[in-house]
Amino acid sequence: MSNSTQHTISKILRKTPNKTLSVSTRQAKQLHAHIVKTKGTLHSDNILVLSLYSNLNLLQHSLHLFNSLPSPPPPLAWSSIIKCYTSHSLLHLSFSSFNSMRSLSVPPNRHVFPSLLKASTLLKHHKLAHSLHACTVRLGLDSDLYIANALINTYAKFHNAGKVFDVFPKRGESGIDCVKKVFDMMPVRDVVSWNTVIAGFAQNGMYVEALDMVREMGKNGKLKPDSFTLSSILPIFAEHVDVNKGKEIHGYAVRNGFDGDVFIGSSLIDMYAKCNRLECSLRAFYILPRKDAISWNSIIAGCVQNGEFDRGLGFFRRMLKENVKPMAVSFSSVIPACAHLTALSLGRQLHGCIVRLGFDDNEFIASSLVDMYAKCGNIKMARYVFDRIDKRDMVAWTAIIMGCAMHGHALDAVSLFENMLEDGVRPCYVAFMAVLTACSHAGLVDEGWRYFNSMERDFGIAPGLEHYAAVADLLGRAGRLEEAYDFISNMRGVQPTGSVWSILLAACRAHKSVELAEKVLDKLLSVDSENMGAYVLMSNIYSAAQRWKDAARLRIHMRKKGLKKTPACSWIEVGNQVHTFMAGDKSHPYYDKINKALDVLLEQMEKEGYVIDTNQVLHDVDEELKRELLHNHSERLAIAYGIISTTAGTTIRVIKNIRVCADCHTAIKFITKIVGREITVRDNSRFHHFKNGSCSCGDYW
DNA sequence: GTAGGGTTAG
Repeated sequence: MSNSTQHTISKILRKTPNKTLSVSTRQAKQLHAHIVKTKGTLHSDNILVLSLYSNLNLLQHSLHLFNSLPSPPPPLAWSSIIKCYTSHSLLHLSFSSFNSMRSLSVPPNRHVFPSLLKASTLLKHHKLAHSLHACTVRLGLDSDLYIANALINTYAKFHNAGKVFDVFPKRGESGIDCVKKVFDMMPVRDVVSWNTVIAGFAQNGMYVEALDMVREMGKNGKLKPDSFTLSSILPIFAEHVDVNKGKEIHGYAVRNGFDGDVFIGSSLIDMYAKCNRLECSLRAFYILPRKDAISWNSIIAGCVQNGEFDRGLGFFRRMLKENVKPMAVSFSSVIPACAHLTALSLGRQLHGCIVRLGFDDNEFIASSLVDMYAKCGNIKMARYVFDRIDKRDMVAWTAIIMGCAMHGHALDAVSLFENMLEDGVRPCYVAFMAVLTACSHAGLVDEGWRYFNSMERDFGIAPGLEHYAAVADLLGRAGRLEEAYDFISNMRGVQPTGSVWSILLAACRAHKSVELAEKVLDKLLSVDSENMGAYVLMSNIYSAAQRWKDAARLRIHMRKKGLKKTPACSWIEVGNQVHTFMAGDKSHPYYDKINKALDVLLEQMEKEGYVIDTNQVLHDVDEELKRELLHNHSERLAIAYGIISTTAGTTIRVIKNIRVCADCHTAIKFITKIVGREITVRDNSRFHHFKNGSCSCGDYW
C-alpha cells in the first residue's frame, strides 16, 4: 500500500476534528481492503469504513458491508445505513431498519434521529415525526444540537400541512409554534439552527419574523449570516418586488464572497427577474462559475416571466446543449413561452420529451400543457391532457376553464367550474376571471351575474379590475349599455381604468349608441387621456354613424397628441416559418398569387350570397375603394396564403393582433365552405373556429 | 458520524 493511502488511513482512524473529511471512493475501498486483509471482516474498524461509505452515499457498498457485520450491528452501523437509505430516498427502508434495530434491542444513538426526522419530513408523515420527537424526549436527546436542528426543519416543513390535519402535539399548535419552542429551549444554537428557523419563517410567508431573526442572529454572538441565510431571505424581496433591499443583500453577498454560490446565484436571478430587472438576472447568471440545473431553470423562468419568450427558449436549448439534464421545473417554465408564442409544433415536441422523461404526471407541467394547447388553438388536446390529470388543482381547472372560454365553449366552461366546486376545489381570483370571461363571450348574463355576486359572498374574494371588466363586457355586449355604465360608475374597491371604459365604448360601437359613447369617452379620457384606442374607437363610432366631421376632428386631435393607431397584423405558420401580413400589405413574395386567389374566392363567395359590408370601412371614401380595403384586410391575406401554400384539407390557423372585423368574419364563413377547410382565427380576445359556413362563436363576439 | 438554502403551472 502506498504512503499516501497509509496517510489517509491514519488520518481517518485518528478521527480528525475536520468534520468534512474528504475521502474518495477509491480511498475508502482501499482502506476497506486493507482492514479486511489485516484485521478480518469482523473487526470493528469495518464500521468506520461503513460510515465512510455511507457519507459517500455508496448504498451498495454500505449494504454489503452492513450485511457482513456480526449480529447485532452496533448503533453506529445502524445510523450509517439509515442515513444512506434516507439520502437515497428509500425512506421506508430507513424506518424498517430503525424497527429492526429496536427489535434487536440495539439502543438508538443520537445520530439516527436526524436521518429519521428527515425521512418523516420527506414522507410528509406527521405521526412518525411526532413519535420520533417523543422518542428523543424520552431519551433526553431532544435538545441535542443536531436533533433539535432536524426537529426545527421538520416542524417548519409541516407548518401548512399541520393546520389541515391538526396533528400537532397540542391542539391548535402550529408547526411554527413548535419550531419556536424547540429553538427556544436549545441550550446551544449554531448557524444551522438560526438558518433553519429563518428558512422556516421565510417559506411560510412570515417575512417580518424571518428578517427580525437575521438581525437577531447578528447581534447574538459571533454568528454571521452566511450563504444559506441569504438564499433563504432573497425570495422575500423577490415576492415583495423590493429591488433595493434585494440589492443590499446582493452587496453583502459580494462583500463576503458569496456571489459565486449557485444557491445565491439562482435566488439573485429570480429576485431580479421578479423585480423586472432581467438584465441584472442575466448578469447574475453569467458570472456564476458553475451553473446547475436550477441556475438554468431560474434564468429560463426569469426570461419567460418577463415576456422574453424567445430568449427563454434559447436558454432552454443551451441548457440541453451543455448536457444539463432538464428537470420538471424546466418544462413548466418553458411551456408557457410556447403558449404565448402560439408555437404549437414546438410545444408538441416538448410534450413528447415530457412523456419520454416521465414528467407527464407533474401537475405544474400538466397545467402549463393544458394552457399551451388551448392558447395554440387545440382545445381538444387541452381537454385530453386535462382529463388525464390525476389530482386536479385549482390551476389545472382554471387553465381548462379559461381555454374553453377562449374557444367559445361557454357551457363547458360553466359546467367545468361547477365540477371544480363539486370536487371541493376552492376557486380563486383567476378562476373567477375564467368563468366570467366564458359568460361574457357567450352572453350568459344571468350566470355571469350569479358568479360575480357569489365570489365575495361565498368565497371572500373581492372582485378586481378583471372581474369588473368581464361583467361590463357581459352587459355591454348583451346591449344593456346603461346598466353597464352604472355598473362601472359604481365599482367598489378599485377605480375604473381606461381599459374598463373602453370595453363599454366598444359595446357602444357594436350597438350603435353614439350618445352614450360620448359620455363614456369623457369618463375614459378623464382617467386615461393618452388612450389612443379610445380615440380610434370613438372616431370609428362617428364614422359608422356617417358623422365624418366628428371623426376627422378626433383623428386630427390624435395626430396632434402624437398618438398612433396600432397597425392591424395577422400571421400564419406554414412549414416552420411564420408569415406576417399587414392590412394592404403587398410585400409578400407571393402577393400576386394571394391577390388572385382572393379574387377567385370573392367571385365564388358572391355567388353563394356574400354581400360586402362596407360599413366596416371607417373612412369616407368611395365604395370601390372600400371594397378594396376590406379585400386586403390582414386576416384575409394570411388565410389566402394558407390556402394556396398548404395541401387540401389542412386546417388553417391564423392569429391577429386585434379583433377580427365583422365583414371578414362573414367572409371567412363563406371561405371555409367554399374551400372545404377548417379555419381558426385567434384574435386578441378569443378563438374563432370556422367550419362549413359557420363559426364557433355563434356570431356573438 | 448526524442538521439548514435556490427554480415551476392558470
